[in-house]
Amino acid sequence: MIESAQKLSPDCLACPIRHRAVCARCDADELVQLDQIKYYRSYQAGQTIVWAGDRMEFVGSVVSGVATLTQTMEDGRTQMVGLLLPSDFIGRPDRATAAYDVVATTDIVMCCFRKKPFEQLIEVTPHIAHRLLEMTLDELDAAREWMLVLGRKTAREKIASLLVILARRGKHPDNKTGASVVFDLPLTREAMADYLGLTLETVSRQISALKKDGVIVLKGKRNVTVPDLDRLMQEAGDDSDGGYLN
Amino acid sequence: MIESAQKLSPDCLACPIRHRAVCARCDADELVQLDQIKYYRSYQAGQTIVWAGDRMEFVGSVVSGVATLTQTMEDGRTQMVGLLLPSDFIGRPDRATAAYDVVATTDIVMCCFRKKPFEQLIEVTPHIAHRLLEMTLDELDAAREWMLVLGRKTAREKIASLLVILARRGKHPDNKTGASVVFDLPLTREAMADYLGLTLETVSRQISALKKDGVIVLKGKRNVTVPDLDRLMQEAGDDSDGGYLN
DNA sequence: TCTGCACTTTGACGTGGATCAATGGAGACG
DNA sequence: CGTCTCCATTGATCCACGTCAAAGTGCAGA
Repeated sequence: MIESAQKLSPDCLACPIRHRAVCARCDADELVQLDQIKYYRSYQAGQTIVWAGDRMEFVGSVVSGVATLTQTMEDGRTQMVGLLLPSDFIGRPDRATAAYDVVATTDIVMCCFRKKPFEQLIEVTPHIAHRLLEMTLDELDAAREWMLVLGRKTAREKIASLLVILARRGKHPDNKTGASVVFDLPLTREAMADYLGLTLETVSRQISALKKDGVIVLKGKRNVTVPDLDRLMQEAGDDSDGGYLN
Repeated sequence: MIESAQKLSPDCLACPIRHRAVCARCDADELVQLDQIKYYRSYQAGQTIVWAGDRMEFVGSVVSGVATLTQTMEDGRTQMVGLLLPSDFIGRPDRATAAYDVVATTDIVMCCFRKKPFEQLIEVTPHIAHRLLEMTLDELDAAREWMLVLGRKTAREKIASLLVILARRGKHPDNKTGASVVFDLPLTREAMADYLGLTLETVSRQISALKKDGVIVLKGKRNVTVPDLDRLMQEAGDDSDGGYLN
């Protein structure tokens, strides 16, 4: 409710996620409407954005940074159920309370919409509703892909699978020589373990093993170079001819 | 393309999944439109309804029976990524080819819509689009719930979790005395294993263990009685006060 | 009723990853 | 410049579940 720390809205047309987020299909008029209910909000690495069970006051998109969706059992076992990268959508229209914890794993900027007005806007703006359906279906596909990883892959394959995702979506646009990809891990070993259904020790060991085998090169603990993405995808158990995207 | 085996459309208003399927929000006019592009189709237990990678000619709802969505790796490892019970929707608008195998595990009746006309109908019928979004979000929640099961639960908890789902959605409406629930397993041990990321031997052993401990009672191999659903949910690791359903 | 086949159960044993326990950096702060 | 703290690595051991193998069960069809 405190308005102080909010920035004034920059122009949607210059937004870095303009063509991928929930607003991707909107025309200029519709952007104006969205603009009226939007506000930016920043969170620091480690901060919890939403607590499971809490009332949701807003929905919105990740503009920059990375967040995680996690579920926790009473005894403390936790499983990450979503990895939120720029342009991903947070929140469910027509649902009052959050189903999962949302935690920023890097500093993050979100483009938020007050929930009620957003729900009303959806009703009269098929472009938004349509894009939201499309994005939800994509998330469902990603979740199902992840079910295969969790249910059937070995620890090594799991790590490789995660690295493939990060290499694909999180890669530095600047540093990319030929087939080799460089990026920073936006997650701690523990967060990776929670994503992969492993312990952090196993994550560490498998990363070391992939390093020893030359599949990846580490600079420090977070900076990863993948000299040969096809090789990594092979390690992930994915067919290297790499599926039919759309 | 063969028209012979298709039944004539019964009245939508008498449809058993009328209030849960993708048509749930439709008014009489909209039902008439849907009716014009719909046809029923039956499959026998074991039959493959759709092959992954195939062109999708239709989308549709399960009217009765059970089907599975599965993904298979090159080396043969398979993971079930969805369990389709009556009223569940199959197919993705705006996508040409199927992403997963769909297999009938019992005899099944589907209410199919030719894909193109259905896509067009969505554009002009917000009630359908809205319901489809709602159902997709529910499926996403279910998939995420399943990620927790696959990633963090023990074999015993996994079996119990599956039984809870089946007891809740698949229970005989007739036979239900007090807290006890009776139903038939619609899946083989192998299919359960594929759902749970286990081997069929482990599934068999854990079912035997749950039986020995009195958590379930088996009549034959398929008929299950759950004397105390709360007890079963406890075994599943779910909080017995059982979440906030809407 | 007999036989075959698909499914299931049960047993014995091996192993991948969990658990328990030190040790090793690297940035933050006095 | 030390030391605290957080994160990561590495090692030793354990055990839940996978693997391999052999019966057991029940329905369908002759």
